[in-house]
Amino acid sequence: MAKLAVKLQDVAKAAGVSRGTASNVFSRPEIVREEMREKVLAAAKQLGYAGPDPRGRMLRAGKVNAIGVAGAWPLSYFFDDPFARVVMEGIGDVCEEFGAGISLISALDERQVSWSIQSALVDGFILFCMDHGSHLIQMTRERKLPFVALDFPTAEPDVPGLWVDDLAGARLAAEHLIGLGHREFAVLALPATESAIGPVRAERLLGSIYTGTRDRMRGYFDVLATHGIDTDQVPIYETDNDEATTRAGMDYLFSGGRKPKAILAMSDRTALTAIDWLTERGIRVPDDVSIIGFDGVPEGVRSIPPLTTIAQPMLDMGRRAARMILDTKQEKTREVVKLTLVVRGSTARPS
Amino acid sequence: MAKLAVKLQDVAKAAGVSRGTASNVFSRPEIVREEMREKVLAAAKQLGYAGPDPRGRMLRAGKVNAIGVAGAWPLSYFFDDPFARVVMEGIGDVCEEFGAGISLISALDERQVSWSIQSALVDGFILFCMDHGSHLIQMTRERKLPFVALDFPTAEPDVPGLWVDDLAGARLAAEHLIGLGHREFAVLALPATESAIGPVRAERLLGSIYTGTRDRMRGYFDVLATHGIDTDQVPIYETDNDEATTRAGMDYLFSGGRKPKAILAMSDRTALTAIDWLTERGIRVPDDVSIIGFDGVPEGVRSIPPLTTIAQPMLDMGRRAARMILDTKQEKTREVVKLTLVVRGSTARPS
DNA sequence: AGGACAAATTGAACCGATCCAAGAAAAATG
DNA sequence: CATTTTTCTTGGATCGGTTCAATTTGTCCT
Repeated sequence: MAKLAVKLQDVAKAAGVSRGTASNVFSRPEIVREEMREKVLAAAKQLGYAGPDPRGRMLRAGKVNAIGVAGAWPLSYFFDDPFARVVMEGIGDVCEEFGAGISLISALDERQVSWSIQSALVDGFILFCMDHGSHLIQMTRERKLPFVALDFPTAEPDVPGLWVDDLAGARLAAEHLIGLGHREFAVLALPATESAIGPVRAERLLGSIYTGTRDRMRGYFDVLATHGIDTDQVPIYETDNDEATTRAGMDYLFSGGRKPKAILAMSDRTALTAIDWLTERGIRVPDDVSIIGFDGVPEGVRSIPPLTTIAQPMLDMGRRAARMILDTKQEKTREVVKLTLVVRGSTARPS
Repeated sequence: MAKLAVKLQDVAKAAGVSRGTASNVFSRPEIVREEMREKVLAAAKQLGYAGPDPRGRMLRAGKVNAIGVAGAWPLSYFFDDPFARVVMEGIGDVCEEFGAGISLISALDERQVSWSIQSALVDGFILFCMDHGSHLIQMTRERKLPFVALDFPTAEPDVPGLWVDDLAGARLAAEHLIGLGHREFAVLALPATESAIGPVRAERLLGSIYTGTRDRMRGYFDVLATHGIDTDQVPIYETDNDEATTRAGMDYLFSGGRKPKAILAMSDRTALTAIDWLTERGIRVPDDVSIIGFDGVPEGVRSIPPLTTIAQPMLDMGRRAARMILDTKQEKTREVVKLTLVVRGSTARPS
């Protein structure tokens, strides 16, 4: 069961040839005479040689043929989070095309991050930042391998990356509802700081450390204000983007005397939970209340009703990021990707 | 932008120390005198040394600290398929615990497989076989690294692996429906060969090359026959485990004069599609028709109605497989894992 | 047979580090 | 001050291959 330590050297000796020839037998068989080749192959078989060890080959070649994907979350998130999953699919497509592998890296705590990043056997990194990532970026830069940041709209201008235009996206969402004739809004927000605190005022979100939260908030209220809505009267509930806090948020938003007829949710996850909450209480979506999400998660297609949302081109983002790393000809740049309004069944004119 | 070729050697020279000392500065800083250490660190910084290259370290150490997960499907499947995803979460948990990375390997076509398997930089493999995998196993064995096969109930006794008891699981499903009083069955089957062909007789499935298909079929009919049901009269439709063929199957099953009141679906995926199909036609589940799935996919919890199913302990399987590879103390064995009946809302007494 | 040219083989250098026995320097002891 | 310890440092060996210039072998032609 223990791994046999048969190496190329041994095979060569057994076959009575030089190491160089033995190497050629495996990596460029066409240049060695058939007779020799067979002798070496026979020796290899007899010794139980498993073929050239990729470690040695790789050290020489300098290429690993794999790309590392790091995110500041547990590994399981890659398979669990709808956003991450679709991006990963895109990355997978391109890796396949280039014959490269994917290494998943968890960058949860700082200590571990720096170690994982420093010791990952990859040719480049895709960083899933989601805002918290400046430390991640710092570490990665020190590794001196190509990398691309995803969704990290950092101020540093020399970080190659891809991110979405949250501001424009949020505007799209608000304009859609306004266009339908809505006037009574509520916002289900993402956290402004480490963890959410419940009912809040817009100012808190506008000053958020997370650009996503900040820009989406701004986009919403810009549009509402432009259309003469008193944004001070629009209730906002800050969620942790999970089911529990979203439900608490819905309890809050619908507890007052004036109930909203249009909900701007900063994520599909909260939007979908909100739909569940409403449906359970017999409030019809979109007849009684319209909801628009944000992200364009696949679940939104199959929900009842299907979710109207602002879609991020996740698959495409994954593909582009992977290309930036694998396609060496391609330049690594900072690109802003456009969000699109996807109208499905969760929004309608107010009754 | 090009990677600087600064190596330990250069740093050592610049700092005026030996390579050995320079190495120690990075990997065992405590054994080198502070003065030296600073000198080396300064030189490293000045030269822009990115720290010890993991490739060199790894070659020496002989360990890569990563585990390869290979499946006979596109990489995107890892993030798309509900079953694979949950197993991956389990694998991820354990990898995190051991500080190991995950490398995803696509083993789609033969040529590519052998290359990927042979050149993957990993300490061991988890093979997602799903029946097609004997070639995959062969290749992996040649690599002489530890590996575990998942769901590959191969006859070869010396392949360490984990697989489910499909036969017992299928019995559980059939017994559940019989227990509720059902007598009018239909089966939504998985493919018996490369691709499904529509309405079939049990014999075809019982002779399937896929043990999953075969054993599930056998489990169902064993129980039905035991309870005096004429299995020849039970319609069976072979699907490709996707939406299109499942819908075609439903069309078929409900086109005849005698409509089934209980559906045995060999996968949750088909079961969920079947529920959609029925609901769209105003046929109530479970009031008019009961459905039981197979797999225990997460989506089943949130479907309407929630899906009664035979659950595979996917998370646990992933965890155990990963442990077999990473925990060197642990023996690699062949283990059969138990399936459990999870009763949710898609089954009820016949009306 | 001799010479020219092509094809196959060799052996050393290299990829980038870690490890370890042995030697050197510093500190402690008599 | 000489001697013994203790603490660092050194250089060579090693991990497992690939590559390439130089050399050997083989083929072909006259």
